[in-house]
Amino acid sequence: MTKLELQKKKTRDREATRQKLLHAAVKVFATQGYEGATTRAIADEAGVAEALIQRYFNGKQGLLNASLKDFADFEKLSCSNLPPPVPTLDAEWKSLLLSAVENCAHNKQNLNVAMSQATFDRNFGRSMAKFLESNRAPALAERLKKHVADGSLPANTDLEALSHGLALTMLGIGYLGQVVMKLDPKMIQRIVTALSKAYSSK
Amino acid sequence: MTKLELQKKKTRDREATRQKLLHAAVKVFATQGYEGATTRAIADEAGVAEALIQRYFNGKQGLLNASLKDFADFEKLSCSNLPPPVPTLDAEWKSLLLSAVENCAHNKQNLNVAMSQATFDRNFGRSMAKFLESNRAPALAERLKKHVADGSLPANTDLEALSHGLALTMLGIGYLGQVVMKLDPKMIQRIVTALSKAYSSK
Amino acid sequence: MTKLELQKKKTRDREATRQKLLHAAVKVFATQGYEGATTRAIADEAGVAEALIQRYFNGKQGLLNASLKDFADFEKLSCSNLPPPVPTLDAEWKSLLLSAVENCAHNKQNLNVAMSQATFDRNFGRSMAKFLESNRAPALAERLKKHVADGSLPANTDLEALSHGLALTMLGIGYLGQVVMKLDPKMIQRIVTALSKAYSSK
Amino acid sequence: MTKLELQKKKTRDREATRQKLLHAAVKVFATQGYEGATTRAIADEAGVAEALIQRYFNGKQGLLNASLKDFADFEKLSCSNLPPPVPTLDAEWKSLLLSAVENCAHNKQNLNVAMSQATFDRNFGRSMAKFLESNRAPALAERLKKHVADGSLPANTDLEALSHGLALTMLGIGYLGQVVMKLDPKMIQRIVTALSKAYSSK
DNA sequence: CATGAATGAGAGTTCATTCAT
DNA sequence: GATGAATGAACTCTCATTCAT
Repeated sequence: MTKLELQKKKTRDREATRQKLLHAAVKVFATQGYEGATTRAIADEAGVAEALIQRYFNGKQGLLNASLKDFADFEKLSCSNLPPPVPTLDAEWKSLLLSAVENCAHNKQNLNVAMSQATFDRNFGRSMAKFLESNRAPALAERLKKHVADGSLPANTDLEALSHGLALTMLGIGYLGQVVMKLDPKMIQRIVTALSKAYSSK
Repeated sequence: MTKLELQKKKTRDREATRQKLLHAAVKVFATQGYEGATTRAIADEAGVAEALIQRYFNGKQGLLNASLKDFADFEKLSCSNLPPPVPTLDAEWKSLLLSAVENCAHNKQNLNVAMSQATFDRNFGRSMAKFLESNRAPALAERLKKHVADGSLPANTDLEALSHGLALTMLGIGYLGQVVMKLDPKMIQRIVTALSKAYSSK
Repeated sequence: MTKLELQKKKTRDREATRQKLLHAAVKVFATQGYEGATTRAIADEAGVAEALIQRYFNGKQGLLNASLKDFADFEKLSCSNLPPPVPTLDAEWKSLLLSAVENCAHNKQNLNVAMSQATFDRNFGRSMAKFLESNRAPALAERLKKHVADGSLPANTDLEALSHGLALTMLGIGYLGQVVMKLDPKMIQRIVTALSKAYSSK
Repeated sequence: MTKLELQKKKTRDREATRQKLLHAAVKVFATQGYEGATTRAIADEAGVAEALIQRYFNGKQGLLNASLKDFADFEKLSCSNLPPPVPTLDAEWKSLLLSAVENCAHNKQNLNVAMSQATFDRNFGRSMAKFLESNRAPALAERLKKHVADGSLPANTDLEALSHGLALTMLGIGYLGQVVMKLDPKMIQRIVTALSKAYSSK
């Protein structure tokens, strides 16, 4: 057994315990909501003592903040990890929608926590908007630029608005359709295809 | 005042109190969430005694159910109240998106309550999906049909999927963009315009 | 049964419940100290639900404040209820010490609460001093004045200081000796007599 | 360094740590009270790990016992360290009161801990009384004896009671007046002088 | 031996609900 | 029928103590 493995087996490992709590928190917040979640349930899920929530996160609210931070980090990452560019507009549109579907599925717990927070906390809603405006939309606009250049989109296209619209469509399908309403995955695929095709219709 | 009139007045008062509570509940549930809302806050908002929640709605949960019923009724109504048809596809698209923006703005409290419920209650999420599939999407498909007929949309268009996609886009912009993220109304307009245009680009 | 008696028997009587809690609190604070007392113990002692402490006193701290207010009221009263004046200095001294012993015995729970609070809360200690300076000592000085006039006390007696000293002696015997150390009542009497005599010795 | 020296050093360190904890405990108990003090606060004040309280004192209660022992030792010492005798009764009285003021000021933390303990622990209150009766009062009586002999005090003076009264007066001024109420030091001096003079008035 | 991670019991408080008036 | 006093369960958080390292 290597030293690293031994390290991993320690029963008193600050960071490991912190992570156990954080993951449990995201899971419980995602399914019960912040107010509906109890610290007891989170601690049980993590398999550690409830008191450690105070020790490591300064209470339930701190645990929520840490969860939201997690989400923000993931979102930032997903902006720089867009799928590779493709030549035609409808293929691009499809590829981006599909990656959103993928991302939302993968990150659905964090999404639930964040969206719920955005719903009930004015400030968080606004900071989510800011992120959309400063990060997500610009990254998408960058992708769509060349389709204006090659004439697939009109020269006077409002790229900023279009990329916002695309981002919201991504969330509409990936989050509302897939995560919240739990639409059949096949239907999700058909929706993505249908929308993409509609964009290339003459 | 006759005995009958007295009876009627009483009934009216009962109903008035019930409505006061229901409206207060929607407001408080919408801003605090179900778990975050207290029966005390709701009663205060309604200006009546807390105990009446038990009497009239059989408790907090009953009040939520009544609130959700309210939302469902509104949604059903909005399906039969779509804006008048317009000849071109992009105008149709724009008109539908705009009506969604309008609807969501008018109904944002109920939307918050319902979306939050859908997030944390598997069954409610599914019933929302069912409504989308059985009511909303068919109503939209009906609208798009003629644009297939006139060639604006390809003959092999998956109308069912496209109308689902449109419905989710409407929610993405009207609810997530407008209500949750509180995007600037001007930006919302630009988004609607940009998306609509993109769908008619050659 | 008179209406008043019926009133007293009400099982839901705001003021009566408040008083039950307040008395229980003084008793428990007096025997366990503020920190040592639990709201559960106080509620049990009062025979009512713990939650009423929040309702009526805004929490444990509020209950303490109410208890201290009780004490302050009693103290104010006791200043205006000094024993009747007597002609000789040693009789006066004895009478005042005896009344202090009596008062402290009667009010020992409140005294415990207040003294403990004074010990650990700088501000309360100071406000107790202020009370001594502004109320208690002046009241005693008033009593001693005539003994300066009749020559029992020297003309240049520092009456302000002497009355402070008397007040502290009263507390030393009545509170520390009697309440805290629980000296034998007979010994308390002997102490009072001995001290009084010493003041008239030639 | 020899093994023996190492051993000695270790012992010194052990003892030093114990003392650090003990002093920290007295300080924290004195300002927060026993129940209000947390082992964490004490350990922080001492600059050592919380767990050492268990090791060295067998828990928080043991730390309190050790603190009280400290106080008892000091008290015993102070009985044999009375100020030098003086010829006149009023000078004696003043000298003893002044020494009490001095002692209380020096020992105020221990006094706070002990008095608080006496207030809430019947047994400790009684053992304080026992100490008063067996040590403090006899020591004072010894001092006052000669003033009976020289006629400053009546022949039939109840010396035992008078010395008890003096001891309580000393605490009344030195502890209650000075430590608890934090009376102005100048006022304390005036009180001592006024009381002493009152004892020599004809 | 000292550390600090971990624990469990219990603290004060909140809240939906019940019930006497 | 409406009120608000009363309740008990459950919540978050604190703290003395235990124990692996």
